[in-house]
Amino acid sequence: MSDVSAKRKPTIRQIAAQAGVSRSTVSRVINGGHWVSPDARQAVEEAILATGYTANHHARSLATGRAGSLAFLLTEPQQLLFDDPTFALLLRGAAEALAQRAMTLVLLVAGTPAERESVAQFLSAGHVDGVMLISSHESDPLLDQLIEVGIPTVCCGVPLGHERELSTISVDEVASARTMAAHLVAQGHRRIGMIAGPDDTPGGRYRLVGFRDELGELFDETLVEQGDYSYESGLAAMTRMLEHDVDAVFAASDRMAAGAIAAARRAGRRVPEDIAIAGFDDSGLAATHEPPITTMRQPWDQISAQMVAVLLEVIAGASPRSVILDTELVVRASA
Amino acid sequence: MSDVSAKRKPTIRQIAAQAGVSRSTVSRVINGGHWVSPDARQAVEEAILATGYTANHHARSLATGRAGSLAFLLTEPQQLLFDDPTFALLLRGAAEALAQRAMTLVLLVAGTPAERESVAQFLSAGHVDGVMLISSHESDPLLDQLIEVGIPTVCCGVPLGHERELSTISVDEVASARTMAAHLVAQGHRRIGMIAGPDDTPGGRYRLVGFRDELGELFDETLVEQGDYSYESGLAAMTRMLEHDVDAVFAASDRMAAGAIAAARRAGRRVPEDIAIAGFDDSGLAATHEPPITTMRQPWDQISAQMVAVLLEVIAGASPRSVILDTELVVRASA
DNA sequence: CATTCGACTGGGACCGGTCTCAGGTTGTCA
DNA sequence: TGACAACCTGAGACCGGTCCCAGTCGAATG
Repeated sequence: MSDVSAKRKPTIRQIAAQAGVSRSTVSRVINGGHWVSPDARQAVEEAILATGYTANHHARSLATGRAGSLAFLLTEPQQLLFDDPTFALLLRGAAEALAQRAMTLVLLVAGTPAERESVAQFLSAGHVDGVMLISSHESDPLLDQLIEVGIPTVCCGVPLGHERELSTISVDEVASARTMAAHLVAQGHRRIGMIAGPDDTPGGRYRLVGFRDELGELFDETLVEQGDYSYESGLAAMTRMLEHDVDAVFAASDRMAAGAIAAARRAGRRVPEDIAIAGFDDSGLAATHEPPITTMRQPWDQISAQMVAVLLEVIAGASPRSVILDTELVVRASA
Repeated sequence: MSDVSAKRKPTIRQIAAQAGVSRSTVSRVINGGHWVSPDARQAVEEAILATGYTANHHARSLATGRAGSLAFLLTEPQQLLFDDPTFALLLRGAAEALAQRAMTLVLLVAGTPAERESVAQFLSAGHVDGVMLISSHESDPLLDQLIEVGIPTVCCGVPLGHERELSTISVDEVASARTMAAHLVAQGHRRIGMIAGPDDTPGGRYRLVGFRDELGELFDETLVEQGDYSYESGLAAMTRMLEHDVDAVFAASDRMAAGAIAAARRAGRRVPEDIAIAGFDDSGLAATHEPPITTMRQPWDQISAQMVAVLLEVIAGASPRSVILDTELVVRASA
């Protein structure tokens, strides 16, 4: 009489009844099947197959205290990541890595102060098991909040000021910048400028360090401009740089390199004939830009995979740790 | 004795105790505060403020049956959306719209068959309240699954073959294509080709329809190539198209337009002097490309906002409905 | 004065899992 | 033969909320 409307999703009790065992046994089967007799296990598995049973995530989370999800937290102000192609690569990689582990990815955006506040509250409420933090700035209060809340966190790029407290997946910024600088020198350039990123980001600070180290005596302080990784800032920086004598420029992001190329063109310079311009990231933009941009490739797939792996370790109780990955020089037409 | 370790998050019972009321009353205050005396409400609010209490989402979901989250479902095969800048815009807009409603966004990727299977299971398990489906192909089995499961869904772009069953947020593809075609004609072009998208996507099919309608006698079947919205396909299509006499090309995506520009350049043609090339989407790429790409702007912010709004309506019980938004011609240098 | 109504409150069942624990078999070893 | 371990099982408490319902109280109504 009441079974007629077999609409509702089956619960663990129904599976238990159908398999002729207790809820506990069904639960054991679901979670690895240890200490379950072959007979019982088979009965349960058949019942699950027959009904298409799926455990209710919310109930499970309530009971275990584990959320079964990780947050992908973006902190850049609106327009910057808005059209940053790199974060999409990270996002996708992370989503796939999580799906393989039957976990879900929750996207969190903490741009405005109001958003940051509600995100902090959300995280401290324990709605997710851990956080993948994308692109942080030094002295970002969110970093302190994350540490205070004590939620497992892994950063993409060294979190300046909190290097020891949080896990990090990053590339060797200094070495990468040296590689690119060496490439430009090897191409015969001598007046080499750099469009650095913000000094409060690891990519802004350490790529400049590597660049300076490698250039040595060739380094010229007047040929350093700063941008914010965006196309517009690259364009503006390059416009200023062109007032000096310069024959090659290393931009700390592909987008800034694209902006720099545009600025050079507007000034009547040809790229790379009159001036070589290189980028950083190897975001999709680099290969398809006109001309294709010489850049340092960041291993996005490895970064996202490692972020998930390390974060899960930390959630499981491990201490924070850092992973440094290799970059690769990709020579295209622009430099 | 046991209160010493005041580490754990406060529960609704503790708030109730602290405020001197029952759990029920606290629950009422949290959910709108109807039928609660001013005194009780104030006591509860003070207790919440003092403890920093936040409701446990999982417990709430378990009790209410509502998940409090929406899925953002990507279905394109790997490399296509991989570097598609447009989906990032949608994603961000959706995330913000949801955050304002205290809901969360879960990112789901259904590229491989295995992923599609687990995604379908995930959705039918009711782990989210609704689905925002991005870029679907006709006869995609996922569409049937969504409909069968009966989960509230809103599509970005008309879901070919299921126009009536699912809610849709889209732009007027035909009118948009006509606008662009008219622009090219007005520029004096007569031999106008089109690089269309896949015929099983609304943008592939209807942009071609509008293009053909507008051109009328100028339309030449031999000047139509098909791509898959990617840079590479645009490049290949343009390479073929250059075998014919053509003085303008309308590509159904900015990425294909970029590819087409590259192909034209390789063939020694100048853009736009020798051949005009226009795109579609106004993804970030269009403005910063060299030359900047003339394109039809899709109102990404409106699209994402409407997706969330309509989806919530449907979840609340409304019938599926469709919203058609306006596009805007953005004239830049390429055409 | 009895009745009814509306505002307000708390008790307890319930959502669907997990997990601890006590207990029952069976087999092995002293 | 008894002790003990290893394997297997189910009962019931518990996670932290929501919500139905019964019940109280004061004011308005008849």
